[in-house]
Amino acid sequence: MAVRRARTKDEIVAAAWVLAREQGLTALSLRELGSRVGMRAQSLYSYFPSKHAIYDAMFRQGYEQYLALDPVEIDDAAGDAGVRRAALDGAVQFFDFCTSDPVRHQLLFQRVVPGFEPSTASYALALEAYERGVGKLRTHGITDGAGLDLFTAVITGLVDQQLSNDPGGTRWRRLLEPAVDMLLDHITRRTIPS
Amino acid sequence: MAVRRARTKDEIVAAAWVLAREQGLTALSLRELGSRVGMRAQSLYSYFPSKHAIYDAMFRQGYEQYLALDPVEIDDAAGDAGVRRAALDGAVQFFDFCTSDPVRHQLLFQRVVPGFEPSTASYALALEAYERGVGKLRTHGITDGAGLDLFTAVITGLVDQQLSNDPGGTRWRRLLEPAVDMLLDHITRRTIPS
DNA sequence: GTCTATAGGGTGATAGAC
DNA sequence: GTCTATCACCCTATAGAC
Repeated sequence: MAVRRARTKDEIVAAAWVLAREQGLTALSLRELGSRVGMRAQSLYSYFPSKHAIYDAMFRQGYEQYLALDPVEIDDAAGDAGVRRAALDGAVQFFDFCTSDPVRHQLLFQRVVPGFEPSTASYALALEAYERGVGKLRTHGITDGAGLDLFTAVITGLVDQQLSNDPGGTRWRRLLEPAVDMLLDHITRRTIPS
Repeated sequence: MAVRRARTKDEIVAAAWVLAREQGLTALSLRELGSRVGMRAQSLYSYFPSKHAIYDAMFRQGYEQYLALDPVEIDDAAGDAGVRRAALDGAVQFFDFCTSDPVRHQLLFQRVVPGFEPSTASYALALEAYERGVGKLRTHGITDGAGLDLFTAVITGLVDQQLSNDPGGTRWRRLLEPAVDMLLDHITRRTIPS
């Protein structure tokens, strides 16, 4: 039955996440992974054609998890303040998604596994996630490409600093609100020239 | 002779960088590394007590390379514009340092090698590099801790986006100047409240 | 679909001869 | 300081029995 097969694949991917979090993403091994799901390593090949295919399933699942989060609401009646609020909510959601699982962050956003590149199908999900992140800004008057690039860079920068220098803390998370304010001030050019 | 020994160690570390750039940082192997310097893998243990010690030497060397760059000059007579200019110069220098060697960036700034943590001696260099990066800002009136954290986050964010999404290009490098302006505007509170 | 067996490697690390 | 030999594993992947 195809359902049973899909369930086993899910179980394998779930065990792969656990293992990757325990030993490191690049230290994942098929022997250990097989034993976690009660199989020999070789039997995993009935479910995935290669180790990279398992990484790809993890990559896909990571983006699916992000896309499954509740979309932030935007209060159109509140005008600029509504956009500002929505931008902050979206940034917080993304920040927490990233920092709550450093290994997932490594797989999804850093090129860490030698030789691994996501399949085009999985990469399409990554693009969809990006659209979700900045699309709302774009439909609310923030159309400047450089501004959007700056926005994504600032939020991911806060994530990276938090993970690298204060894992589990809030030193950079606290800066999300001033950062979003700063970005929107800048993008909408409400700054006094010197 | 101790000099000869140090030279051999340098040669090993140099070969390790080449190998890591070719195969990926986590794919580094002692056998291959040994053969690159005309040795068996086992002989490397005369120079380094473990593989992690080699990573540590690379880590140290990476920060030494950064610290060996010419310090940016600051034109005190130019006042705010001088600080602004120096901040941008420093940011560009750091950005180019990071993006010119993605593997070095991985080792120095991301936790990618399972089980590797820099020695306290090497980590002290990392702190020194941080001081170099933000110390000038601090001595020129930008003392706000959150402001400095935001500064580092934005610059590293631009680096990460450049490396992840446009390696070899300039899509995020171009944003350094507006980003530094935005940051200094924000930190020195020259923004119109909404 | 899972197994055993195996190919054809590879890994970091240690002991001891020279 | 480098070597050979070796330990004690590990690895991904394939073939073929059941």
